[in-house]
Amino acid sequence: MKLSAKVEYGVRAMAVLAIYYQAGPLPLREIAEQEKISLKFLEQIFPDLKKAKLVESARGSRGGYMLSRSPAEIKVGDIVRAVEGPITPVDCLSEIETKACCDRKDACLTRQVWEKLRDRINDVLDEVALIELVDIKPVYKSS
Amino acid sequence: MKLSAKVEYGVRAMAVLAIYYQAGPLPLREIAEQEKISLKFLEQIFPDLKKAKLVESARGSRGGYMLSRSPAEIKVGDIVRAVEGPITPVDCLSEIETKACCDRKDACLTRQVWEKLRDRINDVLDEVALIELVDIKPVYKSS
DNA sequence: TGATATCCGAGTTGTTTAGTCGGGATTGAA
DNA sequence: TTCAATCCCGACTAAACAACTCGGATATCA
Repeated sequence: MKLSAKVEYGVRAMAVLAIYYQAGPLPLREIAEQEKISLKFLEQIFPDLKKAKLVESARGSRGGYMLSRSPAEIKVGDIVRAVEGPITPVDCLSEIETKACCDRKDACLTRQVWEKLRDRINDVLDEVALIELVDIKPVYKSS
Repeated sequence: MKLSAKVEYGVRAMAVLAIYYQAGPLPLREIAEQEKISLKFLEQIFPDLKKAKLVESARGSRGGYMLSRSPAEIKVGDIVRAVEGPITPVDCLSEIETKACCDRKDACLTRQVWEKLRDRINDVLDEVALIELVDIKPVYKSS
């Protein structure tokens, strides 16, 4: 029942981006230094965040990443699912819903617990927005 | 965010034991056949359940395992924690509470989310008792 | 043109998982 | 007393996964 380092770093990186919200693109090198995370590892995480439309990127010099929505609108759950894929406590739940995963004729007795667990995990992760992780006021562009 | 196969099998095995509650010791071979789980793998799981005092064992011929409490008193959370250890979504939470896990001076901003997550996972797993997984009535000893 | 970025895919190293295997100790029954 | 069933114990292993690392291609701005 563990989250990966990718998720942990992803959330921390997004928290940094939240602080610099609306201050233009922030390069990963900056985040890597601040959070003591390998730059190359961050480079591996951010394509997932971009695919999920949580961040936008600017290439080339003076490029970087920025949040595509306000930190109040991005939930921790969004980040977790973007980086790790959908929450599935047991493999059984990742299959097509209608299909019986267990080949026993009766419905899997334990399945209901794992479904409930999955839903509750998603709930609690969706309760917390990025802005709540950064108690200090965001830094806006000076101009 | 996955549970191990050990946990999944552990819960299923305990559900079988719940059905045969108070019907004397049930050998693992029986559970293995019913649930299509490797006997040797089950033998690896049950010492954990015993250590957590969820089951009692009877050795030798006609031996086996039985629940040490009623299926209403055993929660899924008990089984999960017995087999997998305490729930820790990130390693940070497994350290001694008082010690600052991150070496940054300010408290880890994301920690609060993971604590909340951990607590909620424990909550939901402790809401479901073993008896709720076996909708059919338990089989009591005939005598 | 050159420095700085994102982007892309492959390689590496260590850990964990999901078992298997072989045998020892204990007990109930024939 | 012997036998078979059972729990018990520790080591082993193959495959998957995690957490990076590495080398470079591509885009952009000054």
